[in-house]
Amino acid sequence: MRYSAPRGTADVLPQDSPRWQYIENKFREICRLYGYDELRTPTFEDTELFTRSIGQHTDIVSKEMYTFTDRGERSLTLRPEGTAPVVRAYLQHKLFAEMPVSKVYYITGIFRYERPQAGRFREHHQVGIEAIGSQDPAIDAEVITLGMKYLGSLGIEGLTLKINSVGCPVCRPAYRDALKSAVEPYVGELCESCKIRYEANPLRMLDCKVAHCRELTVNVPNIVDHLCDECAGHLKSVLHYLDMLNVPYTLDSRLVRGFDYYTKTAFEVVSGALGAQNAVLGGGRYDGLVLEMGGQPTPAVGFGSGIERTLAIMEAQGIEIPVTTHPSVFVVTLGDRAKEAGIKLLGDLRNAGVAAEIDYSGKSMKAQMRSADRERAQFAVIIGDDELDKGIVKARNMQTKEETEVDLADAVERIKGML
RNA sequence: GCGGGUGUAGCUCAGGCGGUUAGAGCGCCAGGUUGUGGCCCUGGAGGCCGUGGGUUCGAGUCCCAUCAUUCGCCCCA
Repeated sequence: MRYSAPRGTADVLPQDSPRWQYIENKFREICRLYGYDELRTPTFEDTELFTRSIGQHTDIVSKEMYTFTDRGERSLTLRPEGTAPVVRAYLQHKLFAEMPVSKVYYITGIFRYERPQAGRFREHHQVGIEAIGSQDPAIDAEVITLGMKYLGSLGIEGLTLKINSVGCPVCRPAYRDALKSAVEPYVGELCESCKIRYEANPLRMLDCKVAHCRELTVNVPNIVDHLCDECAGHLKSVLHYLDMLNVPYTLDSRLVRGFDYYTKTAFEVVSGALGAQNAVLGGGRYDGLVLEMGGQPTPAVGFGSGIERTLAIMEAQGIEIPVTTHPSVFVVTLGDRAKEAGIKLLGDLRNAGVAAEIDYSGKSMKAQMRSADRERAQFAVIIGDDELDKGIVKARNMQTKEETEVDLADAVERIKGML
């Protein structure tokens, strides 16, 4: 064991990849249903794309990006989040000219230089969607609903959808000031992190997990009461649509998200089945981002959801996935002549669309049968000298133990008929 | 970037105060009729005891470092 995968990364082994495929397939299915098409962007982008969009003073930009210089002296960065590349592609290819609203999804790796712990890695994978071009609160509801339906389709239970509005450039500054004034008398009692937040990003004090900080801020002004008319109306409509679509939620006025570009709707889906990192899906509206990145003012909303965390919940809840990787037929041969015939039959079966396997390690018949059993083949097709002389093969049903002799000449059709 | 736990077989883990050839279960391989799987029985392979230093007559066991992993903080999915 000389080499191992880099810290915070993991292999998805053959025994686990069906789970990943299951999740990805469910997600694609839901996206198709809701009219979202896949958009694939490069694994790395110009560094500036992320520093401008995510915000210079966020944790991601200040200490978590995988940034490198290529041989042409360009500064590039491995994608640390999914939204900025989508917006870049949207602008670069002028997708706004094709349809009033661009609805896209992605399934991709995300890279952040973090200290690994439960549910947190240096490379993780997200499924996500972005709807760019509409300010209609109904599309916020659509995005959220799609996310909940997706997680629900996996059989996950016990999820809580938390939703809030973080305001907009019109009302947020005033709220920020009101918040700071209210907290001012107690600044000295706040935890060290919150003292920094008080100056740098006051809203983040609201979701501090330190009990004393929560007590100090319990009677602080509520952001929902300080929204401008537009933001308040937007939030109200989003909640209305969610009610209408039967999507349960919890209004959480302390929910704040880390990226600078969020406006109005912010939401997060948390699960009690996870550890400290309990958010499995998170997103919101980012009406200022397209403009910030050089486009026309364009409203947008989206979410990202971690595949590893989703898998962790499914495992914690004992959710099984349908297994489809079993071969239909395991070809068992005895002797050199039979091996010839077996390889030929194996090829014919596969050409006819029948999943078929054979042993390549020269095992005894008993061991070949064991392999057939272990791989859960429906039939073991046995070929030996006796059968060859009679021009037949034996098809053994592994469950009923019933053995049927079939002519070698039309074996493929006969076996197909038995499956 | 900061704090705590843990590194022994493919996997899950035992290995009282340092003491000879490091164990178990599961898994794997092979036998139990020279042509038949699951259950059972028997046998076998497989370990630089994470790595590097140190203490000691002697280290899987004690000390230091390092790497990995794990649980937290920060932040996020």
